[in-house]
Amino acid sequence: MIAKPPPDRRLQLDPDELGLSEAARSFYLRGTVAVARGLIGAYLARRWRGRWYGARIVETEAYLGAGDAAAHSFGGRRTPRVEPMYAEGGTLYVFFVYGMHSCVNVVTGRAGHAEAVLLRAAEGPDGVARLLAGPGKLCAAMGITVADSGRDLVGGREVALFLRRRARRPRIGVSPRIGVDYAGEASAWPLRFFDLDSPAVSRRSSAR
DNA sequence: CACATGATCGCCT
DNA sequence: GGCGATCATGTGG
Repeated sequence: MIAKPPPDRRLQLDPDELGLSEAARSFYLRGTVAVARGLIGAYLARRWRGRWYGARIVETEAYLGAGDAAAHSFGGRRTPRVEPMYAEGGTLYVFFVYGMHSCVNVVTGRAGHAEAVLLRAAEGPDGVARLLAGPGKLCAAMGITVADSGRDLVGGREVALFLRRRARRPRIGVSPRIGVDYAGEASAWPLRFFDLDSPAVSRRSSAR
C-alpha cells in the first residue's frame, strides 16, 4: 500500500474554534468566476490521523472549460487525467506537472461542464506562509497528490472545504492567470483572484 | 528587480 | 518526441 504524504504539522487547525462550516454542494454550482472569488478566504483542509490540517486560501484562478485555451479541458479534451473536471461541482481535480509538482483544483458547475478553480496559494500561521505560496508548494504542504484527484469534497472525510461563518468579505484583486502564455487571447483574460491584504500571494501582483 | 536555466516525468501528439 | 496551470537558484543591472 502506498503511503500518503502527511501535511505540514504546523497547519493543524480546529474547525470549530475558527468558526468554520463545511461548504455545501450549492456553493460549487454557481458560475466558475463566482466560485473562484468565493474561495478566497475559505479553508482547504485535510484530515490526517484524526486531526484537521489546512490553510486559508488567498489566491485562485478560474479555468473555463472547452472554450478556454488555457484549460486542460480545452476543446472538450477528455482523457483519464482530466476526467474529474467533468464531474459534479465540488470534486477535486489534481494534476502532476513538470515532473515534480501537484496542483489542486476545485471543480465547479454541473457534471459535463469541465470547469474548475486552481488553488494557487494559502495563508497559514506565521512562518508557514512561504510554504503555501504557489500551487505546487500548497499541495506539498497539504500532502495532496494525484491520488486525491476525483475525490468529492462535499461530506468528504479526508479532504474538505470550509467557509468561515460571519466572515468579512476580503478585498479581492484581479489579474491575468500565471503561466499560460501559450493560450493565445485567453492568456490575458482576468481570471486570477487574490486577497489584496494577504502577504501570502504567490507572486506580488502588478494589477491592483 | 528582471530574466534565464535546470530539474524531471507523465501525458498527449 | 516535445512540452508543461512550477520552483529554486543563478546571473546581471
